[in-house]
Amino acid sequence: MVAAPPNPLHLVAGDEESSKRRQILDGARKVFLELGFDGASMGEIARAAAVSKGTLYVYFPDKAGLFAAIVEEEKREQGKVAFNFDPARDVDTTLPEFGRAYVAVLCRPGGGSAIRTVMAIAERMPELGSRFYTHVIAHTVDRFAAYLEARAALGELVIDDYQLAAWQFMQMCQATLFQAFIFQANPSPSPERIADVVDSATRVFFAAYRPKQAD
Amino acid sequence: MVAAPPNPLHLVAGDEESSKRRQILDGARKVFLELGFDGASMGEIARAAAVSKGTLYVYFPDKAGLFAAIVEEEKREQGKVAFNFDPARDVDTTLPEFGRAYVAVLCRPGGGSAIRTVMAIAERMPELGSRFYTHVIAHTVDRFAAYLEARAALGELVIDDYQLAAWQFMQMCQATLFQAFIFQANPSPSPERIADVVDSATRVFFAAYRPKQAD
Amino acid sequence: MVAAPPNPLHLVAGDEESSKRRQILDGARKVFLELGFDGASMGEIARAAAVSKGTLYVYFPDKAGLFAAIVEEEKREQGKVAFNFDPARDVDTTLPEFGRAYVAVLCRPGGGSAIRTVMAIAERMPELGSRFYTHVIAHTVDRFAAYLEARAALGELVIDDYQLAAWQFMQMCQATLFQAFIFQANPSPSPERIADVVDSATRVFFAAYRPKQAD
Amino acid sequence: MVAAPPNPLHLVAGDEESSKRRQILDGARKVFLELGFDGASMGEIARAAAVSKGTLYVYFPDKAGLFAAIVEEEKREQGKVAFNFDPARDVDTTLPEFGRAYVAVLCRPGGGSAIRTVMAIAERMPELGSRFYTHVIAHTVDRFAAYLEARAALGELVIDDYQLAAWQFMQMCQATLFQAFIFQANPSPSPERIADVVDSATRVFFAAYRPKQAD
DNA sequence: CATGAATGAGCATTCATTCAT
DNA sequence: TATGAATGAATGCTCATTCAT
Repeated sequence: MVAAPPNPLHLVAGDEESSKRRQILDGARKVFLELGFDGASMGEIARAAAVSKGTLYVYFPDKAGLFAAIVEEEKREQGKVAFNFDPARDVDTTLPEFGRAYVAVLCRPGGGSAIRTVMAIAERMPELGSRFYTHVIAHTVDRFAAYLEARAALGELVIDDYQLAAWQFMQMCQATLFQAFIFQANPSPSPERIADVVDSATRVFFAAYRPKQAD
Repeated sequence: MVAAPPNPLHLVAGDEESSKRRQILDGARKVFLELGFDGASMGEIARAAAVSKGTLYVYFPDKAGLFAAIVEEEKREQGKVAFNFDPARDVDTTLPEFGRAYVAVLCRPGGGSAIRTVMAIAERMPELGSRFYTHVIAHTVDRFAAYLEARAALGELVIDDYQLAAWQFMQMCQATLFQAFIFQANPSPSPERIADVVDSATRVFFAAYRPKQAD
Repeated sequence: MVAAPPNPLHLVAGDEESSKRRQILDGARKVFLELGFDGASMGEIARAAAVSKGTLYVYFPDKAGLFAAIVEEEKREQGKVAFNFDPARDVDTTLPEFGRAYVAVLCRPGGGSAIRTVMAIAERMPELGSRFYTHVIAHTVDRFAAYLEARAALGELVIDDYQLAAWQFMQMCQATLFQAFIFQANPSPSPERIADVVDSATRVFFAAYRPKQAD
Repeated sequence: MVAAPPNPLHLVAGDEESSKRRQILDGARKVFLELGFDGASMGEIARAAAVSKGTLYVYFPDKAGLFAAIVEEEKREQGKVAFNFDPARDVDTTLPEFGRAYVAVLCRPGGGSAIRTVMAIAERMPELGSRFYTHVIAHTVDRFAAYLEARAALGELVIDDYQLAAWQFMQMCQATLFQAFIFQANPSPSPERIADVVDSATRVFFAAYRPKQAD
């Protein structure tokens, strides 16, 4: 269903990332994330990728296909961010560390763009939005929830709904930061500011979910 | 920044809302929120507003100007949403009620549109995004924080950072709901689902911020 | 189903042939008949019509729509060619006169173009080709056949299949002329040449369909 | 005008029909006749010929050159269609047989294509159209005219203009059939229908050109 | 010789904007 | 003031052609 990309003989098998394709993805990524799907033009993308407009269509079926490839890649990229959910580590270490890393990723300079861009188009490309959400966001929630469950099994936490608790922590970590960032009201927050917010989130979380006697 | 609207002599000064202007704003609102800034066309807007394309340019300097006016109005409109922050009401009543109303607004069917639309354009129109954020989101946080401070003064709560606490509650209320909704992964949540999430948020909030002996 | 053409107020009702629309049709006719549907470009048409490319789309929905309008008009135009089939006139007058007029129309300089152009596209736009055939060609055959029948009723002719006989005469009139003309092997034939061919066709026709004793 | 084909040393001189060239001609023929000159793309042709696009340009200078080669070949091919004009056969056998075969070729399903395709391009490539006409159509007329002359010499027919008479017969054989077919108004006619039309044409022809006493 | 990746000019079409009325 | 016809630049996309390998 997907057009086979050119597979020049001088490339060894499996080297599907011909430099042209890479070039295009990189250029397109920049332009799409900066201007959004509608705002980006294939001409601009070609210029940014330093290839001809025609070449774009050798590697991708159309604008939407190129966009989907970018989102797919972004999805893979973001899904790869490996938060440390080693169940052997205690919650006092894991939660603040995860919270900081998580918010840093969300609010990294020029990095909210992917989320914003996908969110923007989600109404017209629901499948794409939904899959991005599932792989990038829900996936992290799931892993975090699993960690919480593991620690609860050790008696460190008392939680009835792990999914919800995971979400609550992650949402609190963004408090004051992410929305201001994505609306361009504030720039990327400093690590110190992140630390403060995450620490507070952690305290609230423990207040609710740590057994009293352990306090 | 906004073009002076026509001010026909038969209208008293100050009656800037000529019915044509209203018509245009209403039509444009619908189209912009449905299709986004780039997706909307002046022709479609003219049709939706039942005026000629030319008339659009009598009242607004250009597409961006019309869009800005819509956002401005949306800002005013959403800022008006009157959550009940009467400082006389106790937290057990106010928090769940506010939380439910807040999430219902965020996730109302077809209603994430304004947030999504503004967010989408924020990279290219940062000023606009920033102002929307400030008036719509930050404004609600401020009023909620003021309420919390009022109740804290009565000894009902113990909070060091009211802004942050307000944010934390509001963020927790969205847990599992808003992001899934805006990415089109889930439809608008049911009132029951909202109630569950908000109740949980409330419990966590109280666990952290309600004085122990009051428990 | 057809987009309403602009109907400027300064034109009286019924004056649907705004000069711009006429201009476009004239320019498009020239370009389409010269280059064929695929060979013609909207840019060339716009230039030939001395309007902007955008204006083309104000009056016609797309290239195919403009082409169909041209063919429709050509159909009407060619259908209007009024051969004299007055049943009161005898066959010795009517047949040669009709034959000459018919071939002159078929082979008029620059005039085979419409037939050629429609024929060329008939494979991809069968409906259009079929309708052109019906209105332009079959229509004339029908009227001619009716004339023959009228004269046969007077005993001037003896024919079993009027349609076929009409076709036979018309086909013979084109002998050596039309195909050479349409393949650009010969230029438009001279009136003298046409007369010779038509006279011969008439003789053959009479030999077959005129009662012996009337010879 | 035609580019010299590659002439590899291992092929004896004169073996210009390298299999690649054959492949290309076959593929191109299919595509050109189906889609017309403008409708056909070199990419499609390459695919149909199972060669690379580059190879097309090894054997032919450009699209027009390849098209000309196809038409040239079609010309040769159609010129070869061997109607039986054995002067020893009498007209009662030869005419109906030839008429049927001729119309069957003209109207064979998917077979008007060559005629249509060449006719379509004749305005822009007059030389090509003219040559096709001469070789394919005029050639058959010539041979048929020669046959008529031979039979006239035997006293079987009395004809003053053999060319014209040949044309008249051939034109009558197409009556009601070919034009309807090429305009897509009717499908390929059945053999029975062809036989009826050809028989009638034969009768008319004999009525005009067979000596009276032989009737 | 044969390839197919790469090109850039050209295509049909859309749309924000202008302006005579 | 309000119109809507007209524009022309820009868009997404195709395709004949070239050329390094």
